[in-house]
Amino acid sequence: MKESSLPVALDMPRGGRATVASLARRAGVATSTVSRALRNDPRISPEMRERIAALALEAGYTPNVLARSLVGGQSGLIGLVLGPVENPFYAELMQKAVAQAAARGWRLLLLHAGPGPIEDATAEALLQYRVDGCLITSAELSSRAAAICAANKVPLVMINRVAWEHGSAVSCDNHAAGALLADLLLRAGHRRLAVVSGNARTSTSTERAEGFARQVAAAGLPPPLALGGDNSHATGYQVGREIAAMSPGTRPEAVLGVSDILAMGVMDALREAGIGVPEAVSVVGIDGIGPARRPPYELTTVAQPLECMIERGLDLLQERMRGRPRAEEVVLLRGRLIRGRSARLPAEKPDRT
Amino acid sequence: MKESSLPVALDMPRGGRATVASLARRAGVATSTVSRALRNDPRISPEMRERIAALALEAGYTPNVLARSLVGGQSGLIGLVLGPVENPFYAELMQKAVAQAAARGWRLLLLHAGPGPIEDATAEALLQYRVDGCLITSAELSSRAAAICAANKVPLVMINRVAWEHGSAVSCDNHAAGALLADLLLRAGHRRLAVVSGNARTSTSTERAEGFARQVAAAGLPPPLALGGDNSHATGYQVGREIAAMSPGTRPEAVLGVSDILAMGVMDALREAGIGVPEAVSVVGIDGIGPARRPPYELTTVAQPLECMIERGLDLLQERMRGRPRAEEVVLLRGRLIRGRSARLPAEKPDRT
DNA sequence: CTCGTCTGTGCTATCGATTGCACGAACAAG
DNA sequence: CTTGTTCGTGCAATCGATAGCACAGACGAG
Repeated sequence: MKESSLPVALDMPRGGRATVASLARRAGVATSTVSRALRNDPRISPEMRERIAALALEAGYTPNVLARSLVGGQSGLIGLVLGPVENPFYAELMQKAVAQAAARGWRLLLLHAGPGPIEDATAEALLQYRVDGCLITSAELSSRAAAICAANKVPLVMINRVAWEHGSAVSCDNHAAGALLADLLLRAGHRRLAVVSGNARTSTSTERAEGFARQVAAAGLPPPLALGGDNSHATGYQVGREIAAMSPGTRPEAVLGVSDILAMGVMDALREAGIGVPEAVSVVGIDGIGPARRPPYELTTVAQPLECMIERGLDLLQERMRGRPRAEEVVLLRGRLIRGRSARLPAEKPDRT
Repeated sequence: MKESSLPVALDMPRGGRATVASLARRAGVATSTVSRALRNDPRISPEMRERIAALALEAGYTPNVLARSLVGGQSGLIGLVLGPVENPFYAELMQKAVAQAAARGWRLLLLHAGPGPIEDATAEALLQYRVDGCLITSAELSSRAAAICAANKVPLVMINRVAWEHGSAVSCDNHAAGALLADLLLRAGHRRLAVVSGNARTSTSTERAEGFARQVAAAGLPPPLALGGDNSHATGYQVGREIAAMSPGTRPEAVLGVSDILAMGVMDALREAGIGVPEAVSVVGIDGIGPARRPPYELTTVAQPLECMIERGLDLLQERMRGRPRAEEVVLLRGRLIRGRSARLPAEKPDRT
């Protein structure tokens, strides 16, 4: 009664939360025993294990992962650097990333979401929280974050981006996607083509446009009209108005928006100007985002295999976390064509080889 | 040469990352001195501080926040439980939350994003990582997470939701928003009204519908037609088709989608059916999401003051983290009317009092 | 009856950083 | 010259959990 008045209350550590130590005192055993019992160490007798489990449950014990990380060397955290979520693609990516990471027992530390480069202070957080790995999908200039990761040996995987210098990457085969769409449009008889690009510094945008252009060139046609410059609905819309303003004789007959969001902007502008899509102009995109599949658009597009991309990305991270210093790799996954109603296309292939 | 062969290499701790200890050894001082120097403790002499800072920079030292949290009792982490990001509202919310949290020196632990309730294992992570607080915006059934937070005294704030039992909340004045729109539509001469609701278990949806209905009742009109039941574009679209199928004489003249995403679905269906919006039917929404303001929609809506909501939410968290056991509170912020082109409305108020 | 061999637990160092307290030196006042 | 400050550092405990090693008892074999 001198030093401790409330035996139970004082049994609780600072935060009010039970700890291995408080449980150990209650059970009259050592902390190591508690720790082992809770981790189902076979060396602990079943009775003891049960007793401690019951005590833990009663006390509402939750292990402190921070403390565990300190000794274990693994935080269980994955850093996530996300692009501008105005583009539903990133939102969808995030949703799937959270779910898949959780399924593997990882938590996501959300470091950046939005346009523009990641701030230095934010990139520092990657190191401060000792993330086990990092997923980067941000559009541009995240080379900064990438460099920091590389310099500190944080496993790094870029999704939907190809690495500039460091790290592995998982991406859709953008070149092939562009080529596939060009091929379809050409087979449908379109001759005057246009490409609306996003940010010229992103591999995603340039590769798609390039794949498209190369296929057009292969058909012996003049290069497609190049428009755009920013990956947003607004840009697509503006480009759409420009196209609408052209005379029907010079106007492109088919337009590729290198991302669905661009294509949607183009469609909106064209239709607003009274130009029928797909009657007057065919519009196609790439990404396969949800809104583009819905009624007013029903965009013909090449959908990225998002679920697989994330799965492969996490695989790559895991390999590196386990310390296998394989060469960095770039994984390309093939996209899947979705035939919507935004373009006049040749009939489905007979599929008779 | 006996025990340590590579003095510099062995100076590096396990992870290869510099620590206060490794820096202390290099500088020939105690770890406490290093710690204090790096935290700009005035007791350390300027020369020493400078010397250690230089050493830290050279070694690429980054403090281990996990270790710091252990003694400090604060993790610097905020848990974020997010609703279905198919609704751009949540994506926008997340983007602003990341930015504002970062500005206050907090990082976000992304625990759940998507439809459906949060899993128990996920909610546990809130405790395991010792988050300093939690932001919940998930649509439904996160009472589980809320209960866990409450039981463990984790400060909790719900955004865009009103607390069921525990925690504080920041929300738009949904009732007023519904009433405001009803008033406008009535003043424009609309008489047959309809409401498309979201999930009936979310306060957001019911309050908006109720505010709308009450205003309609106050005008002595029969209650608005109640439709919907799920907060998605698909539901809005389906409802839109039902409305389109009604005869022009019985069809509602104006429709409130309790969220923009619902309203967009309604618009899409109506227009597809050849029913002009706003010529034949006025459509209004609530939320103020980006896509709804763009060309094909230009929805008339009441925008939530998202930036402010998050700011207030973080304020509330901060107060509680600082340990001021004020009563839990609900903060209601007034929304802002955005006049789009999706509804026939009375002319702007002369504003002459 | 004694000597291994297991089994089940306890003791203690450790992870990286922070912090209360002690300690030595320099220096001013008496 | 002694005493009392002030200043700058070091020592060691602490946060919560884990793991290597030691150790006590039970038990079968010789």
